[in-house]
Amino acid sequence: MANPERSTEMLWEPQPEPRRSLNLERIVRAAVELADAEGLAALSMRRLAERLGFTTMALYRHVPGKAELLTLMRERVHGETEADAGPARAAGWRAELEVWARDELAMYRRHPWLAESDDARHVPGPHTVGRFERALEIVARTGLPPAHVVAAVNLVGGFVGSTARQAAAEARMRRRTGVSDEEWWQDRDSLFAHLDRYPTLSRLYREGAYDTPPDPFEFGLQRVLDGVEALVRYESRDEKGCGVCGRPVDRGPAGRPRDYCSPACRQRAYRLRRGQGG
Amino acid sequence: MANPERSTEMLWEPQPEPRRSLNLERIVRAAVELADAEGLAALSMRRLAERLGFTTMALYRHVPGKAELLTLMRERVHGETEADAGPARAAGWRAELEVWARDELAMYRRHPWLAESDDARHVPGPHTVGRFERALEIVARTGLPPAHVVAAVNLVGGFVGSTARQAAAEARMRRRTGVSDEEWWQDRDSLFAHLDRYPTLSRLYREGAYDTPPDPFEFGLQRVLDGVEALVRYESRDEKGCGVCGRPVDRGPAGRPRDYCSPACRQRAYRLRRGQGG
DNA sequence: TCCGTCGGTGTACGTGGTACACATGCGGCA
DNA sequence: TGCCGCATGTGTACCACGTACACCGACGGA
Repeated sequence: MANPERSTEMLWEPQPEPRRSLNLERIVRAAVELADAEGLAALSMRRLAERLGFTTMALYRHVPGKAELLTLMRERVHGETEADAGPARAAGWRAELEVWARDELAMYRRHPWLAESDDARHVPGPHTVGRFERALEIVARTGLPPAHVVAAVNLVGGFVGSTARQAAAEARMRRRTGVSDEEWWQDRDSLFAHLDRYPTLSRLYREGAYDTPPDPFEFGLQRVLDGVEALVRYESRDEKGCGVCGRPVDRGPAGRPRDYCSPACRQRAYRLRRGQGG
Repeated sequence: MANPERSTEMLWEPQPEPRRSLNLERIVRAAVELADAEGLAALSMRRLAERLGFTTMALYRHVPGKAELLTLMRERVHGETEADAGPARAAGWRAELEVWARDELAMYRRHPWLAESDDARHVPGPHTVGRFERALEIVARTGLPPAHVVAAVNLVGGFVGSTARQAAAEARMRRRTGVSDEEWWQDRDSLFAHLDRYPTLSRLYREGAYDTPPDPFEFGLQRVLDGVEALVRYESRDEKGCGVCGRPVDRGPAGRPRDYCSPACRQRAYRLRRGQGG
């Protein structure tokens, strides 16, 4: 259905448009507004045309089809804040990747339809690739092998997208029914009446597992980053430097591997521990 | 749209059906078959009725609507293999959770439409809750606080679902277009021609990042489990026992925390290290 | 005998994306 | 000035979807 060659062309070799009444720019902007306001399901070619004051088929003079329109919408919103985040480069890869992930989530929050639409095989535009590049850059500094850098970025990106998808579904349902997820589940007594036969679930519930649930994004992000960090440590296990100055340490012929490169560093680490220990 | 009360009733208090020509059982089974074979998009009430040899509206005598039909389909396939996996309980929570996750993925692979359909607010049936209970049981043994047990299970479950969703999208596209993801991307030269301006991406590509990419499920699962494991370790950091025998160790007044509870254990650890070391 | 209910049918409505034929107006050229 | 061709906008039409609604035959109990 979607035409990838046409998409690539429109994303990477945009034609300067004559200033006509109806043009690509206006269509894409209006489409984003409509999808932002009422969700992806409400974005139909008819409704969009109506909002712009044209007939449905007029849109097809500027856009090959709905699939390509969505591609352009995605690229548009990916470009929104790319310039603002001056990266706190000194903070280390983990903090930076955390910022990146939060930034992605913010984008999904501004445009919940993004999460509903990302099936696959979408031609990325300059801004979309730019965001990917930024994440690669950050993770590449861990020293992980190239394939793992890409896999790690995809993992984190996928996690954000998946979380956003669930959040978007919640919001969509709330708008359509006027009922929040929490309220909806609270109304399910006829279901809960059957759950006594599950001992662990019942016990955890009684112990308050559902009283103050952690934010799924924050919880999951920390776990995923911990997982990546563990990989980084594992991959660089043979080149671990001094625990204080980071310089390589001599490996003794046997026995416990040394943590520090010199007695001076060892002493410094001791003083640090004692200082904060108390 | 979906009627949760009706769903709950049909899932948990199923009425014994008279053996008529058309009944719920036959409808649900045929629906699962159709969706398995041709994807969720191909599952329409018309097509389903046609396949069963009845008119479209005949289905509505047995099912309130399509949403409820999907709920019944989900529950049906969640029950498929629940009995088979005798849990290797001795292996520890991580190995068991890994088995659980793989089992979930296998279900998604048998029924790719599952991943396409799971928006939210779905009333779970006995088998669906059963699977959840199993995971909770496993993770509860880590000793994590209740809210974290639930969050961890949701994280892993969400990861599996998200991976399955992408895999399902790939399969759907391949069926519809006859082109695999890999082939499709290989045809995107007109896109790649623009990617030189992204230094990290280019470098990683040159270094073979895309030559033998790790399986996203396997890679991600290990990272996520590492993350959960890190949390488990962190939560139980104050009750860490002797590195050899597991008994609690005295904490000295200052200095480096001790790893062993006694000189005997320390010596044993040393011998173990030397034995496998040099 | 009659009547209510259950199961199945047929038609119809409103929604969607978009193919196709047509109208309109403008720029370039003879 | 008159004409052509193209870009742009229009209108109608098709097919597929979920499902509301009116109808109809058959069967079981009073």
